[in-house]
Amino acid sequence: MQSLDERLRAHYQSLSPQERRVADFILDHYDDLISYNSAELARLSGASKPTVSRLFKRLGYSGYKALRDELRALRQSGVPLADARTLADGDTLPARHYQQELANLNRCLAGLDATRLGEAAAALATAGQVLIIGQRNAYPVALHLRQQLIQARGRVRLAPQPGQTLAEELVDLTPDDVVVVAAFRRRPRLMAPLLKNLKQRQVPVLLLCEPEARELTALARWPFPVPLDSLSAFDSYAAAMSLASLLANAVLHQALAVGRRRIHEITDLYDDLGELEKPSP
Amino acid sequence: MQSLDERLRAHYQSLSPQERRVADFILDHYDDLISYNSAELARLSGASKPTVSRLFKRLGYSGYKALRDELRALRQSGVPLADARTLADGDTLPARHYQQELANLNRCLAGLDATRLGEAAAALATAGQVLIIGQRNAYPVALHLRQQLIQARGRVRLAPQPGQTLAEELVDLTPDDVVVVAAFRRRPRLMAPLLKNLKQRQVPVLLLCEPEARELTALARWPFPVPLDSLSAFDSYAAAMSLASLLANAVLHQALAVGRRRIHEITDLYDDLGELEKPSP
DNA sequence: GTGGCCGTGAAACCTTTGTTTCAGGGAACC
DNA sequence: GGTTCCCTGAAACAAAGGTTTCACGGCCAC
Repeated sequence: MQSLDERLRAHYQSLSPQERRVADFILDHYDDLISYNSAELARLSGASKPTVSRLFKRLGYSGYKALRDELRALRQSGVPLADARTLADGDTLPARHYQQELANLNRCLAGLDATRLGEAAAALATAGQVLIIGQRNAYPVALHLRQQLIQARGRVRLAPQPGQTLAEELVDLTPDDVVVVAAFRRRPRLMAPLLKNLKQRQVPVLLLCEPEARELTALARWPFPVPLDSLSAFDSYAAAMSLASLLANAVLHQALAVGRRRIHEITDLYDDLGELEKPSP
Repeated sequence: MQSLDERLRAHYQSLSPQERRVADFILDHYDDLISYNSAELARLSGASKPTVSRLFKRLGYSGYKALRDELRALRQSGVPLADARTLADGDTLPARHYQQELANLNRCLAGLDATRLGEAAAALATAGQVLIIGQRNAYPVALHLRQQLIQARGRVRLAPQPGQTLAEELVDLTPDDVVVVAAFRRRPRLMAPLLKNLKQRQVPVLLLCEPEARELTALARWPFPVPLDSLSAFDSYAAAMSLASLLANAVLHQALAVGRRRIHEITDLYDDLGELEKPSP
């Protein structure tokens, strides 16, 4: 007696295109499957009711009801769906790594109150320009944040550009702008002077750095401590990326809330993202 | 607009005996409610279908369907998970974002068994050369992974380099090498052909992509599904970075375990990292 | 082109679910 | 006892859900 996902994987290769479509939908919504009936499944996956019916026959079920019964039995016999039990007990490398990441994320996001985040997001949304500074190991995070932010608002620059010195990039900053500084462990030494300079010129700074760097957090308008701890030599930037995503999404919604100006562009963005999500027809 | 349990409690006193029986059953099986339909509810609670129907009318629902919709919406927007206690009570943006990240991380790392990870890490450690491919939104992840891996072993290239086509970078690959492909949602279309080509030439591929991209996972030697789901338009690459860190650390330890050759370099690395950790005296 | 094969959904079909109607019956009050 | 009230489920009904049939169309082979 196999379970649904086993059967799906076993038969996946031999399924027809539409059946595969349904199978994909099921695998993508496995946890919620119990709440759908066959007709909804057809509607949501974009296939017809007959196709859904045939799929389950092909997988070896007598009918949709048999599947429901299986799912329910599975659910009641305590399958841990989306929580940590699957990993918590093990002492494998992935399990311990997972534990560490949970701790990092918690520390990063628990110390974060919504109003401070909102304030920073509002500033990012309304700033004249946004300059993101990230060097060495912070560079991928900075790059990523820029990729996201540039879609929520215009005029987001990344510094230093190759062939430019940082100083050149900073000259035209005003208190109406916002600078995002990503500076994690093993950062260049010029970070502290840089922050001091910006502070003196009253350019507001959003700072991402590890929580231990207290000499920097004092120098920024909105410091966001990001724990990087990992089990071994190499730090994990998961929490940093998580925060980047949170920020970008918050800015997007601020932009929606604040100005009507970019709404068209933003709805375009949504369409665009939706469209691109299924790249191959 | 109230939720079901609020309504139940508010009306409980004024319910008739049979209705109360149904209400009790609902409150006892609240989490599983979504999987029952109205007829089952009647059977299991020991009332008749009309009684169930009347109960929901009395609670202010237009019909059973309205209730289903409410339950489903509730389920999708933030199920309180097990270990979220520090944040779970709030319904702020950071709290919900945190919940989503937990789910992503769990899904990313729960499907990961230590042996498969070990195999991939061993291959990365012993490969003749490692080529990392990541474009667009995968580029920051690829860049980060390269920064980490290059410290655990030599000959880790990133492609495509500016001004180079991908084809040029691929010509000299052999089955002794390993290619890491990072290709997330909205990836370039050439990814599938690329993977096919590498497979045909028996170059082993470690693939990072979102779990929905089943057309790609079938083409890689070691597929690692990485969920990117976030609350809003922009994906979160936290799990991707987490996996990168895990991989890099695993490779480092493989390198330590496998060959004595690089041990000096690696202890140097450790010293180096330790030294740099406190940059200012 | 012709024939065969297969995937597909419209439509027809039974089945089950969900709601409404209605008659029985118990309790309370006159 | 009679009246009224309301709870209750059987039965009838309407409305979905689920399955089967069938014709269309694309595809490959010959």
